[in-house]
Amino acid sequence: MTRKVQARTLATRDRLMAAGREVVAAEGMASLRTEAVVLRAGTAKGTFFAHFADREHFLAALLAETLTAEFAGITPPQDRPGLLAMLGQLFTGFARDADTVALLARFSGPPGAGLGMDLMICGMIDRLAHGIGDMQARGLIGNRADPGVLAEALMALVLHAAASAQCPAQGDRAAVRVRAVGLLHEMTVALMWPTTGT
Amino acid sequence: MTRKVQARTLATRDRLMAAGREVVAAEGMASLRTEAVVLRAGTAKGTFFAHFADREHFLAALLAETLTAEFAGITPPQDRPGLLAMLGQLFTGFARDADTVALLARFSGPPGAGLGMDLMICGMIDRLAHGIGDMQARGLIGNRADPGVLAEALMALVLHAAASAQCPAQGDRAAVRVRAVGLLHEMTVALMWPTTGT
DNA sequence: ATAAAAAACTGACCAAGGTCAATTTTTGTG
DNA sequence: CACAAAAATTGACCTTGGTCAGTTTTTTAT
Repeated sequence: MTRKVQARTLATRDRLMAAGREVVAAEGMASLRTEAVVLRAGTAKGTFFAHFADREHFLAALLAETLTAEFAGITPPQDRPGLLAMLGQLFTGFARDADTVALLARFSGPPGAGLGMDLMICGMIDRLAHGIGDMQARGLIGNRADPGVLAEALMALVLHAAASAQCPAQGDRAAVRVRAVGLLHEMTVALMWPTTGT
Repeated sequence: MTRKVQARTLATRDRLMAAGREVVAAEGMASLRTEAVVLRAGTAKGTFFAHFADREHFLAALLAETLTAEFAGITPPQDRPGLLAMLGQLFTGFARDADTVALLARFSGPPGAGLGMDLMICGMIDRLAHGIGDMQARGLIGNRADPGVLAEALMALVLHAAASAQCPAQGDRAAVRVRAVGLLHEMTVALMWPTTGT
């Protein structure tokens, strides 16, 4: 028999998330200790792990929340510059820091694994697919491939670019970032544009 | 002053790697304990961490070794079927299990981070780029984009497909895998083929 | 050969993620 | 309301990745 979700459960979860946001804001994701979260939230450590499978899932939930809010205003692109702008916005959000990239790598792929993370990704793919479908109908881009397939491919390329931009090599961080963005641009053009042009 | 690398160092490292291979063969990567490796190798735990930054780097080194051997016979593809075959071979190696996918996600991106992993990936991208360059010269595929860029894009798509294939959702594993391969195929066609055809 | 410096190795120790039997709170039922 | 079952919570405890001051081995200089 299925029982209804207790209000207490949601309240506890919210307290943990709020505490997590505070801790992350204060000291970043990498150094977040579950102990610190639990102390702020006023719960026992066991409660934390009753709500989240492990520390990484908790961080993923926090990150999904942040990115969902950051991308809330994005609408399906209607032309080539709009498409590139949207990809750039996604890249900026994804490539924020090494922690973000690592969490995306772990939880972006498999739908259903990350709490909210998968929804955020799927939502972005949907908006991309919509825009691509519209642009195909108007002959602005090639229409030999399915919009959904192209959207998923673009998302994969954006995530790849974000990961590349976080290369820990001793090279200039900014230069690496510029290269990653340039590559993403070229890949997008090769994949989407039927003919040369902007 | 730079001193020469001691033979002892290499020997110890080899013992650790050999012990790691045995442990992985016996119980898999996910459940590998550094204690078990150290016991088999006959070293102290501190020695382990003097040779490898952490447990994950050690696993990445083991995986890189395995994949490098598995892909040793791959040569630059010379036609469309050859290209698809190579991508399929890479996919098979990458999508072996969830542990493999997780390690690839963590260490494939940033060159210089994973011991051997980055070399393996770069080597595959080089071979892809060579094949793509040849095929472009012979007019078998579109030549508007740089072979290196296309090769890196294809690698990103293969890694994405492998990650998708390891979806932990309760759906049929085989079905998920088939879908991932199909998507990869469509993406490759959209990215590489200038005109319709096989 | 001998001494000094650098590199490699050791294992006791620590930190923090994660577990679970026991306890408290809530919900559904007669 | 009373009672039983399920859900939520607790915190002592365990596991294991990772550290580091001290020791041993190797290299280099004189």
